[in-house]
Amino acid sequence: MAKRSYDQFCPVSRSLDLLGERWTLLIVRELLTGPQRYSDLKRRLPGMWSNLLGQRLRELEDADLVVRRHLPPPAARTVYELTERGRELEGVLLAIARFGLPYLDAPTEEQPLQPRLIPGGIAALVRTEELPPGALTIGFVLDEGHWTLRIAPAGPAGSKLSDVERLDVVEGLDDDLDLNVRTSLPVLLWLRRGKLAWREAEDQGLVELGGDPSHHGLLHRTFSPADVAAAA
Amino acid sequence: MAKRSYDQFCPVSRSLDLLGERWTLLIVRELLTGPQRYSDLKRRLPGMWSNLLGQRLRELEDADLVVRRHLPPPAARTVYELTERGRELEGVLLAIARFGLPYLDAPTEEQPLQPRLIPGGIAALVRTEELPPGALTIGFVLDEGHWTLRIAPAGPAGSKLSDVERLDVVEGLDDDLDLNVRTSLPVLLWLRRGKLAWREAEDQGLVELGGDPSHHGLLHRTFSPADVAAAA
DNA sequence: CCGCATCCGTTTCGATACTG
DNA sequence: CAGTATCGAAACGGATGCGG
Repeated sequence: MAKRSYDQFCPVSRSLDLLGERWTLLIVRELLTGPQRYSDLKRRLPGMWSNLLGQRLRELEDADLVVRRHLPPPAARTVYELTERGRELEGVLLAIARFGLPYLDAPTEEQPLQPRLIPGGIAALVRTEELPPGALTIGFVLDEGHWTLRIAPAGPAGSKLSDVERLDVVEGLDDDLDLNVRTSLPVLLWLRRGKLAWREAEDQGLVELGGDPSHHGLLHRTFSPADVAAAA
Repeated sequence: MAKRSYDQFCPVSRSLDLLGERWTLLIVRELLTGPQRYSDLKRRLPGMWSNLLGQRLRELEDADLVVRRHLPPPAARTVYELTERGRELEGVLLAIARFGLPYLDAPTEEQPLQPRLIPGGIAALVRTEELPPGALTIGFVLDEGHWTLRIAPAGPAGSKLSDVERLDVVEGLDDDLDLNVRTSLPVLLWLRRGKLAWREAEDQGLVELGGDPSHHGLLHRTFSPADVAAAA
């Protein structure tokens, strides 16, 4: 019994043959934060049932996107991690996350904000078109925790880094921050979506900026819709 | 009966709630080339049955990604086209297409090369990291037809264009080409994947380059794997 | 002919239970 | 902890039908 396929000579069809089944890309999302055990994945994907998780993991293994690794005793456990090919999916997830941002409003009781998903969310929020070519680190002091956005230099002329390669979000605050922002993730989301103006947010104390004031404009543009940034 | 949802506060989950069902992204792929009639879509998505197509189109309409437009008589027909929000999916499709390229080998009888999918394929093949900031037009004289890749200038410092915005592939050959390439799409695919070296391909007459010879190195790097390009 | 809607067998998914 | 087995429900594949 062959797996069903779109059966077209097209890179999109082929990708979707591998990734298009339900839950598959969410497993990849989880594994992008590092190797995970079966039970970790199960816990982090509520609504996904054990039998499906097992099946999907096997499919991802068959596609050489995930490997099952047995850790040596005494830590005797099995973990799943992305292969090099699997890590190439980061660009796909980033694009999907960017598209999905406008559909997010505020977390609720049923859909709480999950701290482990915040790094990916922050990376998706960045309008990289506005970034200068140099390196930059921005600290986020959110109600939900502390993260640092590390922006790598764009690269030597003639070979630039992609967005995925430039953006890295890690937990905690680096020592040598160029900028820091105190706010909450929903506020950041509203600013990025243009539902809230930076000026207003700062006046109301919803955001507080630190670091080199000459960079504040950059931050405003980076976390605003394109049209708002262009008008300002 | 509510649609099933991953029910998480996450931009990826939310996107997949809208786009994750079977066939949905392939419909978007088709609509990215312009408005289509119901029967056009049906013909271009073999294996997708009428009932599902109708259902998906309604879902896409509900999500405000597609609009149904009635053309005035005498051309009385209904066409489906992407909304502005829907066109934002181009970045998602580009990322997915890039990921899928390594899984493509050569067209077969059952999976023939579809000319209308070539523009998207060419755009996905470009390693944009290698592109210079200026404008560039490259003509492709393929066995399968003629296309022009128009690369827009990267944009004024401080507000760069994204890959999606820079790359445009149109049918036919522009008059003022900076470069032109005569080859076939499978050869281009092999070059990009590193299964074939440019040097070898040129020696064997599989590729023929025209235009400013000083740009040929750029073309070699742009359509090669990153490691091969770096070594050269 | 175009734009769907209806019907039905098959596959996949959701949910619970069970095993090494 | 790391999965597999089972079974009803939902989604999908495939074909046909019908009004404009």
